[in-house]
Amino acid sequence: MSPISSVEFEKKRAVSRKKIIDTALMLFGSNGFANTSISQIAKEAGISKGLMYNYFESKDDLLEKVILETVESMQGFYLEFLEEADARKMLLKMIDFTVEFLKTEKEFNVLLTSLGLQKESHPIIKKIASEKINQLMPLFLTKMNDAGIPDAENEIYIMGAVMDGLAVQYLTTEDEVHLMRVANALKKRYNLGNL
Amino acid sequence: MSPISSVEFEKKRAVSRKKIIDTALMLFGSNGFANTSISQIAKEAGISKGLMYNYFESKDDLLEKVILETVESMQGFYLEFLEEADARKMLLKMIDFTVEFLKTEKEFNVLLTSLGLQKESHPIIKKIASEKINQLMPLFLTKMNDAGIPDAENEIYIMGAVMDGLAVQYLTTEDEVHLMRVANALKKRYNLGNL
Amino acid sequence: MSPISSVEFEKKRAVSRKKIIDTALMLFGSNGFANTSISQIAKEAGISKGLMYNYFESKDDLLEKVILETVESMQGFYLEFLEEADARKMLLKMIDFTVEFLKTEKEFNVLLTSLGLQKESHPIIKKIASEKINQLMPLFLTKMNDAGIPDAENEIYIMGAVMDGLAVQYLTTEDEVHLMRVANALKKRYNLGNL
Amino acid sequence: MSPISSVEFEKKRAVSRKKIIDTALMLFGSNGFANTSISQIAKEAGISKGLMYNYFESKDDLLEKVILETVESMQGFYLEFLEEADARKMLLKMIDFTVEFLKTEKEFNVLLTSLGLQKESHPIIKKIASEKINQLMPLFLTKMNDAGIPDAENEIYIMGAVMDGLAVQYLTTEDEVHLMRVANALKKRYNLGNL
DNA sequence: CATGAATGAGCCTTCATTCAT
DNA sequence: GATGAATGAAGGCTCATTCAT
Repeated sequence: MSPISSVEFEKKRAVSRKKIIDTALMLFGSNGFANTSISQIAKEAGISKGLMYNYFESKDDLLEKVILETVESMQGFYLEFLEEADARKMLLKMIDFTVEFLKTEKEFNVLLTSLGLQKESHPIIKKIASEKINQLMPLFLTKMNDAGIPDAENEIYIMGAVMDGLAVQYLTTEDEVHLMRVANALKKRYNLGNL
Repeated sequence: MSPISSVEFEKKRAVSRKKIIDTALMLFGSNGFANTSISQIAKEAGISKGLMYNYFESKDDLLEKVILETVESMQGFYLEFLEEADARKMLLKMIDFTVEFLKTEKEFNVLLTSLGLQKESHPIIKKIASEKINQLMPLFLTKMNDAGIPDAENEIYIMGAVMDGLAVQYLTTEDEVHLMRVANALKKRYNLGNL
Repeated sequence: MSPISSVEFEKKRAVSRKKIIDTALMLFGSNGFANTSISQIAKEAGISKGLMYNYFESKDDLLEKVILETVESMQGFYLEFLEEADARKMLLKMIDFTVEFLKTEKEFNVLLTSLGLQKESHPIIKKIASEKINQLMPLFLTKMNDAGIPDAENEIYIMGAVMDGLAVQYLTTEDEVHLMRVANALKKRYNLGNL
Repeated sequence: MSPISSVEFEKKRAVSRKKIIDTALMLFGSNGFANTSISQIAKEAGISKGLMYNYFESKDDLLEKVILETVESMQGFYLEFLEEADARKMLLKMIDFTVEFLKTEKEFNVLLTSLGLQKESHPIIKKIASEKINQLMPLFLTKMNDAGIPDAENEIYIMGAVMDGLAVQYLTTEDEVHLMRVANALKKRYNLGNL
């Protein structure tokens, strides 16, 4: 009969919240945002529809939080390959990471790409996209220049396109064999095989 | 007085039909299929809601026809670069074509990509995607092998990814400067500048 | 090139009109008034939708004309058994006629019965129903009294119910065997077998 | 404060559900299924349109449930006259019951009869109709044979038709006087007056 | 904190009816 | 007369959101 401590309350809240976020990510990614209903998420997450609105202001708010928090939860992981000093090793890590990321976080990637394609996409999406360009690109460039890779800027543009192409191809076809084939082609091309 | 000739009816039909298809393509591409209502299409096309159903069986049918007929209308244009005998010239044409295609048919490309990302995408989308892989790839390979380009298969995989990456980047950011930059990087890379 | 004579016009009109009425009766009877569209009738009748409104003011008007003209076209036929002098022979004729009428004019009977059941049924329906009671019943009564049939009034009420029951049972089940069985039971009951 | 108990929810549900079923029966019976809109039912029942779909999957489902549950609610009542050992008493009860049933459950009877007349009537209707024939008829026959009523089979066919005729006449005309007249004629005919 | 009944706007679709030709 | 394109009201249904309990 003793009242549950506020700590325990917080824990329960966190668990429910995460459950909702995870379920929403899965469903948004699989079926699309518009084709996923709040009822469906609630049922799948094992909570009531009303409770959803205790955690999130609206369906749009839920989407925002889903993206924001999923991005955040991958933060450390996401850029770890940047810490690699050797440029070629970094490329290798980036390729391997991207492949892994696509395979394990398919729904998230589908969701992000889909939203990015919409004219009036959420500001968050634009922010995430611009970060990739504005933060990552310069870092790459410096590192590749330092490594004496010729025409580094051009290569980076191409590399960026390749990685995005890799993603959209895999997300569209779910063809893992093709994914690996392209990844290996890249490694060969940049002589990353023996690292 | 005299009854309308069937030719005249046909003409009227063609006009209205085209207006609907064009409007639908634009809106589907801009806002997504699910976020575009029939009312919206009708209003934008300047016709009544009901007329839609005089030409298309359902919203799904409209989507199908939009894609099918847009693809068809680009048919000749679409693969013209394949007729280029010289492999490097072909690459150049392909790049230029892709850039042009992305810029002039933005909505169509957004629509196609979005639909491709959906788990249960329309059969047409799958068909279009598979055609690209199964028909184009072998043709490229032969031509590039003939041209004595080393590691042709690898290059093709990479090229394919680059083109898709180019597309998704442009469709997402609408950044034409970036588009040209990547295109130029590609041309430089494959020494296509002087052709 | 000579203009069609007005007589021929009238003939054509009459043919088209009858075609519409017949088709409408069939469809109204089979699928119900509400479930039959003007388009369906026009297509089935082989004319254009617009032409329909050249012959009938509205769908309701068409219904009215369908009933009115179908009733009319059966008029002579309909009451011919009343002219039979002998009461028992008249009963026999009435039974046989009813059976025949149900089998050959199924749609009409279904339509009429259905409409009769609706609270706000067309005045015509009410008129037809009341005619049956107010005109036929007395005639029967006189004849049966004259024939010395005991308790004639009671018998008439029962007979009326039996005939309507026969109808609704057949129209509901389409079971011809049952129809004949009841008809024969009636004939046996009133000793009409040897006439 | 405290969450609503499931018992209370159940109670609320039952109230709303019944309100819908009752209203639907009334309107379907009065105006016909096709002429009754969900909006109309909702307005009449004092609920919102959407709530309907919280209880019934579709308009068709509602119809099915209306019929099924109305039949069920009359179950005991419905066949009680069969338990009467004496054949003539049974007939008397059946007549009285039918009259009562027609008067108190007019809408239900209208609805059932109307649906039965439709070519593609709901399976439930067919089931109900066939039950009447396949279950009731044999029971009657046995009882009347036991009672030594001559020509029992014929009489039953006639009786069945009479009862159905009684129904359709009353449902069509709403003429209670006529209903009683036919009922009394029947009682006289089978000498049921002194029971 | 939690539930799900209830709402109502908005969606896709049908169809009687009109009208330019 | 004849056609069928065009209209718009209305119908069935879904779903984000609110709220009594």
